Amino acid sequence: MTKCLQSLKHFHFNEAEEQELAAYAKAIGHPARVRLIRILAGGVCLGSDLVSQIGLAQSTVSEHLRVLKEAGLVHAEVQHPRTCFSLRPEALDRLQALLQDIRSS
Amino acid sequence: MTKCLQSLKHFHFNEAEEQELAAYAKAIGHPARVRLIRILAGGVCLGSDLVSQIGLAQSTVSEHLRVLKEAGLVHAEVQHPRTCFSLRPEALDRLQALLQDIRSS
DNA sequence: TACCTTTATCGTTAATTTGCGATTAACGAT
DNA sequence: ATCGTTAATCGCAAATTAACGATAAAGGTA
Repeated sequence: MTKCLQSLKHFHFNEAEEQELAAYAKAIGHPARVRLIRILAGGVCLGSDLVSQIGLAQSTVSEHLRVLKEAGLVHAEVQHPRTCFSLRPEALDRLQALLQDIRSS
Repeated sequence: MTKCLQSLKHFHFNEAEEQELAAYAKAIGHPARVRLIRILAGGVCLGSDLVSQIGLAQSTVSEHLRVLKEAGLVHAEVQHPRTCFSLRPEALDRLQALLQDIRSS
């Protein structure tokens, strides 16, 4: 058991990246949103299909999708009256990289 | 734009794993907890050192540590009157594996 | 123009989270 | 037995999140 004396200054993992990682994690931190990501990992999907697979109210699913969009994890392309949702793999790449970095910072 | 018709049944990523991933992500989903993980990635640490590095009240830091412990991400070993906190790398391994799996489920 | 379908937004309620100061608990040392 | 130190817990207030039903918006179609 050694005391923790090291300053964090010389680590390259900075505060902005901490917040970035926290924001991604927060968005994923709900079972319904994990489920949505999982479904979208299988391919693009219309909102109505997501609603029927999730088993929550349409407004609730829409809100979860909004959170995922805001975090940059999901993309939405409207084609009235429908919207086509898809995963943004770059965001998951980035999340995985941040998660890897934090372990060796 | 294809419709989303596939059933989720034949994916090996099940509901328990969804909740497991969500729980890990939720625990990490706060900047202060990311910071704690980051500090602990540099080595074990006493609670008082964590408090002084975080810049939040002792009770607040203690609560964040409780969340991380409950999620299995952090381990605490009491040696009165101090407690020595450490990261549980297996938990991060598991999280990274779940994150990888969800993309190909 | 008047529908129809689909998604987003609003309004509300309940539950959870965050943060703090104050207190308690635990124990080693005096 | 008392004191000192450290971490956990309590009690509370404020903020945020989650969920829903109802409504609005946005276009296509009849």
